[in-house]
Amino acid sequence: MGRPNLKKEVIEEAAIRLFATKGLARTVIRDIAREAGVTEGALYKHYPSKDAMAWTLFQREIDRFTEPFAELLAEEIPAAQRLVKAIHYTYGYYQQSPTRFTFILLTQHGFPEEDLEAQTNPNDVIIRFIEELHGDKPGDAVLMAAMVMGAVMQPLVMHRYGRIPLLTEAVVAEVSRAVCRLLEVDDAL
Amino acid sequence: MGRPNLKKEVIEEAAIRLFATKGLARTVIRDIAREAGVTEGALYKHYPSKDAMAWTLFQREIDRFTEPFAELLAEEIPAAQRLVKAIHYTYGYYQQSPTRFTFILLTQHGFPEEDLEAQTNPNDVIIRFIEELHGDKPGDAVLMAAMVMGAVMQPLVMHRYGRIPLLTEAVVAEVSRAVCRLLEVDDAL
DNA sequence: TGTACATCAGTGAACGCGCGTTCACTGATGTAC
DNA sequence: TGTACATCAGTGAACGCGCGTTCACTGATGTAC
Repeated sequence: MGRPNLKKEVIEEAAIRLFATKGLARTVIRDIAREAGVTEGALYKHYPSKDAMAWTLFQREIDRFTEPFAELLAEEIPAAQRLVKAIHYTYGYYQQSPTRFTFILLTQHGFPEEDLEAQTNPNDVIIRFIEELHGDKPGDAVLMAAMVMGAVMQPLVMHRYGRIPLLTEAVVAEVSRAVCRLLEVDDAL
Repeated sequence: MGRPNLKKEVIEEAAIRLFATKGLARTVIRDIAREAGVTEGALYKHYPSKDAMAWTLFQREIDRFTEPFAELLAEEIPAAQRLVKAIHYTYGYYQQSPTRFTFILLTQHGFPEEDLEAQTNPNDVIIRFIEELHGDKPGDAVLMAAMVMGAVMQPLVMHRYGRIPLLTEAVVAEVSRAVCRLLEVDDAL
């Protein structure tokens, strides 16, 4: 093998896939290497440690999701429409890249608390949106943002556990309507 | 030492405390033993393995929370009042036993997926409540239950991360009102 | 264009330690008589 | 009540393996002349 990083991406995809299915702690380097068709040492040509790799991938994946998400919520259209679009984007992202999304969802809880501290990107985006929406006292925006995040994410967790079999358009629409009620925004077309 | 299980409870408390702060995977037997003031072998007089202990404690703690929770949601008073009481109970439980509650919250994600399968007790209780409330098609009840769970739990997660500093009565009241809006129940006194 | 050298992604095997688990033991308490 | 024995929670030390990590190496590609 020569210079081009032939395997780096393969390793990363394998890692994300395994982290998403088995969780961070239960995934071992040997599994990742085998899944990527590579020896264990190869991993250390790209990352100094397992944790560093997981952390880097986590940041990358959360940014990849959050950037379009933030743009949607900043568009120059009525708030209700932005909200609905953002929810559709989220469920669409989950369905198109279930592994990537689940990786974010699960890995979040795998790091020691202090590393995450005020890190969760999409949360801040939602807080800003709600501050703009309500002009509330800031404390309330944080609280409402948490509720919205939970209300949107938990159905995806339940889908992973097989409790919610299909994420149809009707489901996404229902979630959208419910979140609009939660935030008291008028979702009339 | 003689027959009475002097240390069992001490070990269990130590385990729950550590699992709640460091997570299942990052807590090692030696930590638990040290925290409980006991040697590592002592643990195996009561449980066959670390995972078995964690699982047993998880079940116990989730039952301890869920039983009163289920009773509240089954009282013979208007649905809105039951819902508000259940939310107050939940936030009260979290504040009185933050360690126990956080243990449930975190440990949930620590087990291999197949063990949890359709296990999360309070979820079923909420589903039944919503089915009674709306008389909906069952699929919708599952979805709405997930949203309610997420909306109620996520603020507690954010509190743990320091994003929501105080869980005042005003906060609990706001969560209650928001969930009532979500479920379209009239929360007038 | 061809040759000599540098680079470095990936190999293959080993290392060593942190971890869950085991086990022969001790001695305080419970029980039978 | 006192004595002999059984029980078993907890000890202390060791074990062994699974895991993350290391390292001397190979050989394909890039580069300088």
